[in-house]
Amino acid sequence: MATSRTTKILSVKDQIAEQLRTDIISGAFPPNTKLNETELANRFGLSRGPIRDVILQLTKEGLLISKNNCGASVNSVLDPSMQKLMIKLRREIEVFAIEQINDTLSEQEITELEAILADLQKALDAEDYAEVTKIDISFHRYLINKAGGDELVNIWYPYVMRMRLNYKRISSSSQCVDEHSRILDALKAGDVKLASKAVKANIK
Amino acid sequence: MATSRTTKILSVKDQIAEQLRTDIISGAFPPNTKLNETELANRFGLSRGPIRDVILQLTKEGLLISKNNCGASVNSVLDPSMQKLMIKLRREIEVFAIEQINDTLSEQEITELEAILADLQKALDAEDYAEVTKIDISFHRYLINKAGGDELVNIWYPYVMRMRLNYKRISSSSQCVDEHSRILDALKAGDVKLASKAVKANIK
DNA sequence: AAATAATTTATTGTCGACAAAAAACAGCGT
DNA sequence: ACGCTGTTTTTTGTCGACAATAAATTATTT
Repeated sequence: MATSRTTKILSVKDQIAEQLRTDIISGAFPPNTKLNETELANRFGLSRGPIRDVILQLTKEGLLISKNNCGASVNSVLDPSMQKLMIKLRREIEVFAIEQINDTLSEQEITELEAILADLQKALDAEDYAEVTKIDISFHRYLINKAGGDELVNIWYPYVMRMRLNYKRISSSSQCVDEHSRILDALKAGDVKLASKAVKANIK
Repeated sequence: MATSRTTKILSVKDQIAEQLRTDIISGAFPPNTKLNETELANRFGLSRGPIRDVILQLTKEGLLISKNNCGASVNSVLDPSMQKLMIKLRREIEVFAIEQINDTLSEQEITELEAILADLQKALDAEDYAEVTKIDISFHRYLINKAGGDELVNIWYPYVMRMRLNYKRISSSSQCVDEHSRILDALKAGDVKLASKAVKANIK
């Protein structure tokens, strides 16, 4: 049969988390916005239980900040020194991933990565920048996951979220796809050094 | 009035999390142990709600691993390459903290850090190694928190937990306190270079 | 008897209601 | 008018019950 695209099944909580992340990163929920559990429960048509779970999760990811008995609100930007640290750490994780992957990418995997980049180009053409951000992240996540599984994704993700929260810059169209292409090309060529350089150039 | 020791108020969930972390790190819950929500709820005398929150939290910290509809179990050790990465990243965070702190420690803060080291010595003398681990961590956390607040503690903590999970070595009595004393002494002297070196030597 | 299918049991996910805490408000005195 | 105090309202934390899913057991067929 024809190779069908992997459709990922997401739990209810994951879908809500995804939606809230988008709201926050897109700026629909600016920093210091207080999240009301009941309100969110109504919005998604379920009870407060799952909502609370998601809030806890996003808090651990650094997008929200919550105090006991006082609810959660959208976190604000980091001061420059912390920002620098986060970039440095994220770069190290991604370079580590590149080194782990080295020459282990299968044809199948390369095809999937290329499909992601094609989607990225489409989103850029449509000027759907929230979608661009999501796809951008999914490209990196694919590599991180390949290298270190959920374990590595879990420690990597908070850095990405915090960086996105800090400056929601919209990378210029051509540059964005190019940067990722360079990473993939270097990986295909088995050039770890070049791939690492390309990754570092993309994380900023 | 006399300077009274800061007694920290912990939420119910934080106390349970603390207890479970101890259970896991001490080896009472070996890797792959499945955690039963109802069982835990009974043990702590409360309902499943708060327990679920704690499980989610420890999952984000990397101590537990949970699958949808299948519950959570204690995570297993990392492969060596990931282990090396984690050590490297944790060192960078702690060196960053040292650099941030530089000469900003107040008399009060130095006193508190010395009190922590005194407690550490006491726990070592009592051969209460679970307590030793906790105090060891609290020393580091104090510095991390001073440098970057909860924000930094949140990204730092998972590394500590994972490292503790990997090798539950019991540092030899004298060495443990000495290593931390060296860090504190260097900080008191305002010698960032030396303090960084001491921190790196302690993280392994 | 072994393997598969159906049934039962156990465990997690979700919900609505209540308790406790915080925030908002009103009343009082200075 | 301002600040404090007590009350009301809102919001979060907790609970027990039910629904849905996974695991275990029993029954059935080959």
